[in-house]
Amino acid sequence: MGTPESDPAGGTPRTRRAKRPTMEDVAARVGVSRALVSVVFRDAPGASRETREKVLRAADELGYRPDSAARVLARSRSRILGVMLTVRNPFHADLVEAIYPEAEQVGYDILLSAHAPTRHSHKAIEALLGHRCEALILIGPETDPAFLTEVVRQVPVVSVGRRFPDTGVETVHTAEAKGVRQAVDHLVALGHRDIVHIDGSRGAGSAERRRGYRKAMRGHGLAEAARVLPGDHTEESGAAAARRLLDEGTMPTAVLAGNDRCAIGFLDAVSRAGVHVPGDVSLVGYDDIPIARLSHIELTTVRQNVPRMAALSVRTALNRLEDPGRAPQEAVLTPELIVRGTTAPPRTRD
Amino acid sequence: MGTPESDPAGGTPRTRRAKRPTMEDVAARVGVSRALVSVVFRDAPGASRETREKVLRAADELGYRPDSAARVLARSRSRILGVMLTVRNPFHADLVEAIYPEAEQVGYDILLSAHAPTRHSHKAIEALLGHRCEALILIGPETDPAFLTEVVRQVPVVSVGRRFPDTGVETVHTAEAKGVRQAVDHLVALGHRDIVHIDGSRGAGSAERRRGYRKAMRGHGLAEAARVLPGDHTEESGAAAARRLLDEGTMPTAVLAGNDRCAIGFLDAVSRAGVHVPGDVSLVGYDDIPIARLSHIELTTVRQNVPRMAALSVRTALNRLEDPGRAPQEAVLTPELIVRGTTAPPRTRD
DNA sequence: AACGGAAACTAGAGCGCTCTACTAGAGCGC
DNA sequence: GCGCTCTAGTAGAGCGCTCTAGTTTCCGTT
Repeated sequence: MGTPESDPAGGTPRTRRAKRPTMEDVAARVGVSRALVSVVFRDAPGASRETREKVLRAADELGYRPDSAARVLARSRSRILGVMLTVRNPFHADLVEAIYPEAEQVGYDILLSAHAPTRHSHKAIEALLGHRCEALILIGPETDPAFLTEVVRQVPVVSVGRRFPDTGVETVHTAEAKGVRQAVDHLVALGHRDIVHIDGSRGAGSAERRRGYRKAMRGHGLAEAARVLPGDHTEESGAAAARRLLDEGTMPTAVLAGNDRCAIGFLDAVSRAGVHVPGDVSLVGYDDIPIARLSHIELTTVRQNVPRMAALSVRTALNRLEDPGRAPQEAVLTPELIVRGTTAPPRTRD
Repeated sequence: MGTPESDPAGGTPRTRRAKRPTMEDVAARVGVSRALVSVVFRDAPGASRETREKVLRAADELGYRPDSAARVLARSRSRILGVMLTVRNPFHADLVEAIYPEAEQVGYDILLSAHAPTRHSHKAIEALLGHRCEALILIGPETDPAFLTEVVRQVPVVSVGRRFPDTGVETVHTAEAKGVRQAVDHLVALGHRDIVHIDGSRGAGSAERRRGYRKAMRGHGLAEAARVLPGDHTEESGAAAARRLLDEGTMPTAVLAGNDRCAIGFLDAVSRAGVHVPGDVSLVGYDDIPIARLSHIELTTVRQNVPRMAALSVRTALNRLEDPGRAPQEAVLTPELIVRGTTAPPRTRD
């Protein structure tokens, strides 16, 4: 017959992968019940120190690893948080990185699902739902509100950076208007009056940034000077805006970009045209993505509080889970202007 | 008592989320067995057209969605491919986007796991293993080979962009040396002789790129002229290299960056210093990330065949799954030089 | 009318866990 | 010696699905 013990390690050496060991195998090896092994792996009370060690050792020898699928199925709660992101977006990447430790701290696993040109956000969300996520955190979702309304019926949904009024979706976002106001105040304090805003069109937060810009300009008696250029949240649109201003000869003394990527596109395009930042034109971005900090960019920008956004997203989801009856929350974070090297007083024209 | 039917929709309206419906519920509603509903959802033969429609309709009305955990548990094969990526890396994002449709085509689901400063790659891999992935695709993994050797015992592993000799890990990567040679040939053909390479240090593929560069220079009788500057695969290192060349007054006529991000950092730093690309110095990147194509960058670069890499990663994993006995494969793809706007003949010095 | 066979459908045993309810035995006060 | 509590451990019923091995139905044949 052969000893059962010799099986997992040896098996048919490399031709057939050994069947993965289960709790049963670990239990048999130690000579205890399966339930006790479960206790040990869940770190639940009810096993002696000695037993714990024996079980853990046996598991290690066998190469045992708990099966998430079985675990999720057996548990009433999955302890999984689903996170949807646009995989290309560096700001999203920042958030995801911050969400991982946050979730771990409260004992939740994270399941990632990518939204991409090749993968509709509906599909990304369905996948998360199929995996029994207890709650969803959607980063800057460009999703149909009607669809979200459906999803909210099944599971708490937190949207980061974009509001979905009257859908039951919880929101964590930055006080965009406040950030823009700080930027405009800073530019005006430096002496700028001709400040152009490159719009973010349908990008997360851009409607509020646009409104905030207009309001801030008005606040400084600069309503007449306010100018909004079409654009979006990509480098390309910043470059396009730069070219347009260059071609039309209507370059202002300062530009407030829709986000950092847009700002960087702008910066690049004007630099190559021999226009200096901040000598000829000052520039402010939005988000403070890692690249903005780089020595050769040194972008003055409005920082969103990423660690706090991550923490709040997780918290909000959990709160809703604990109290499903409560009204959807909207957490608004205060942004912070980070002054770096792309802003300076305007060149005096004489 | 109450009719069971009124439960799912109504329940306790908003205070308590309705328990999610199961196959049993759908079966009961249609008046068939659970097994038949399973058949319909698996798209397996054995159900009449009429029944399929009824089942699908009932499922829709109930808001039924198959439970992945239960499905995975019940199935002998999970039909899940685990993908590890560095969430910040745009090249990784490209690959992931290409992998999704590829996996879908062969009936596999994708599970993403992020490697990040806050999350060790071991942890990312463990998570995938716990979810019973049939095979792993690791994108540019910076993982300990000894650890991977262990993992390979349990499941096929495909590494994209980085080789792990003698570990049993399958590899899909680009013929780096070939790409670099094309770049050098191009520059030499333009008349360049003073071509500097900014190194990628431990980044995926950089050792081969460095060797390829030296060899290509030698091939043109330029062994003496070969110069390798320290760097890595970030914008910052490109900018640092630029500053160094600027400061030392040793700016060559052409630069071959370790990758596109590095090239962009270089481009930005020299542009701001008033040095023109390609007028004063030509520049070639590597990867052809989306940003390289932008109108204001127009980076000449070596394109890695992303769609093909994605397809091959999936294929290689499946092949190994079908024939676990075969030796680990190494798929080498041919890169392609994309000539854009950052290369030109050197300025004639007179 | 009886038969054969394909198509449509069902029963029920798992998959690998968790969790509730239970038992055994040790320690302890009176 | 009795009941009591506490800790360590076990039994076994699910969780929601898949899949094998049937069973039933409904044809067209002869």
